[in-house]
Amino acid sequence: MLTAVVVDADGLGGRLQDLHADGSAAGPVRQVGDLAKAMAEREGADHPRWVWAATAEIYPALLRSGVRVTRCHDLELTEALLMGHAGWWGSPKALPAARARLHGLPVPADPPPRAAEPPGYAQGALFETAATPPGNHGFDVLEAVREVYAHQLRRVGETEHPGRFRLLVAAESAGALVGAEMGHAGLPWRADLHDRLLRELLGPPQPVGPPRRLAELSAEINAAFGTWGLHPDSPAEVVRAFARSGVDVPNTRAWVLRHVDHPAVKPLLEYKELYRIWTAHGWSWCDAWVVDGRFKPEYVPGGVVSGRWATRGGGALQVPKAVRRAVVADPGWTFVVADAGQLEPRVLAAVSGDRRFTAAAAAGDLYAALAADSFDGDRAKAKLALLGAMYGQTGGSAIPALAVLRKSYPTAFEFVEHAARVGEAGGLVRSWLGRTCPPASGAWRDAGLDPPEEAGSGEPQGGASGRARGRFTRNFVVQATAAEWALVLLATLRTALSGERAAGGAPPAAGPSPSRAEMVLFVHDEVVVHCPIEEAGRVVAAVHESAAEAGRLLFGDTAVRFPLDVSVVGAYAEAK
DNA sequence: TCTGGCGGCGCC
DNA sequence: AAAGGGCGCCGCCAGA
Repeated sequence: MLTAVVVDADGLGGRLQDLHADGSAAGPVRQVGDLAKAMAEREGADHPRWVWAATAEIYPALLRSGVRVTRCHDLELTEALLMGHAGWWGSPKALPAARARLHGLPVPADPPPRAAEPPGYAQGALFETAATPPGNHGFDVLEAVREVYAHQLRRVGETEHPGRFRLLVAAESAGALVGAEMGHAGLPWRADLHDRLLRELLGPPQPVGPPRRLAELSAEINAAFGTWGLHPDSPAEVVRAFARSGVDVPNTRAWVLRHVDHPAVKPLLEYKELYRIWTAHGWSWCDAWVVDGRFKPEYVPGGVVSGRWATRGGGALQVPKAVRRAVVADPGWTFVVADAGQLEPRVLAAVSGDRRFTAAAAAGDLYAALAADSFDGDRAKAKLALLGAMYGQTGGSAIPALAVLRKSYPTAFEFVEHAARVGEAGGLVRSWLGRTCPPASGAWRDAGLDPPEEAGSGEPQGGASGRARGRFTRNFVVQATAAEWALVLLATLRTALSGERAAGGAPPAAGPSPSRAEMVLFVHDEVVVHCPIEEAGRVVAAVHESAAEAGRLLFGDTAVRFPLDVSVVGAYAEAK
């Protein structure tokens, strides 16, 4: 069953209406004063698929009210996918313009940014702008939800591969649910351990200025240069100081300095590392982001053009390894950390269909299999070649290895080469399930609404920018498909874990209680589940099954395997 | 004084 | 050991 839902301006009440499969009304509109309560009752009855404007706007408040939903259809995320597929890409705030164009209405000159929209029902602009004829004050948002849903269904059916695109839409919506739930749960974070390791690395915090260790290193650096008052965090000053010492460096990047023979290098490198931890993940970070033993970032599913997640604030996807020692499971609980090994080359094998490459991707160590097959057993060389092919390396030591790759696996090689050529010519490329890369020349207005030809709607680009775009599209077809695999894994795992939660209620006498396992971190190809220790075995099995299921759902009966490295650890830093 | 661009580095 | 693709975050720095 489908149920459309909209939130009232007060953020408490709302309206519900059951829909037929085609999006048409299947029952009366029900106005309720307590939307969370009404939805909870409905969830308890039959788990409808909720059709709503945007998970990110609606679901966090429901979670705070203790309401979890099983399924949804996220209109905003789906709209973005469909626009991309039609050769028309824009940021979420350009959606009003897109919808207006689709309906032949005037395009708003400057769509208001999200932050400027009224709280409570922030997606109003999307639907009202798009579907309200000018001057129509009786406009009904619920009606727009129905219409947009029906319109999206039709357009999904008209995509290149409707079956795949349906999976993409379902996974994107499920991913949005996971993102909200993960942000709600938070990552267990021991502020006391974080403080202890900061003191070990940096010395005690000072009321004003940097901690002791940074001050010491700064003094060492100044002594080495014979300067006084040089700021090590100012690249310009450091470059000048090296020049005065007779050393010419183009910049102060760590890998450049590492090759420089000068007494300032060693303390500089240590300074950079510690300075980063102090500014980005130090005490003030902890004060801002860790509350009641949980690090709560805001995840943005689909926030990256390739379909990867982004975060707003907190840097949850870039937590330095050094501070992960503070991520410790609750007493009696543990982490199940699952990491998809060699995901991107495996994805390349599956999407290209290269038979010989697929045979290598059926192995547990793809690089080793590749090396045995074509690189005289040189695993490092095989890895180098593969990364070079996927990322568009053009020079350096990888060239001979790339030639071997081209010769032995022509179909896989041609797959990424083709993506690069299309990109360089200003065209668009798609992931396996149909996510489309943004157009070559930035602005959405360039693309218009005309259905694009197979190979693109942008301007061909020459020179360096064209080659840069070729590297982007070359990588996009792999990275975006890898993101899809991970998203499907997440959705499948979510169902498995909540199934245990729901089904675990009938134990005899003192049997196990319902599962309380929860996903608490997702970083591109790695997922972390926090669960009671006695459930770890079941969670490990569920993760492996979900990975296998993700491979089947995307690629059918391919021989490519997608193995996971799984560890059960009390502290995140112990994983792998 | 504020702001956008950029250098630099963390993660995948 | 980086490269090369994708990000977010911090501080610097030049220009308004």
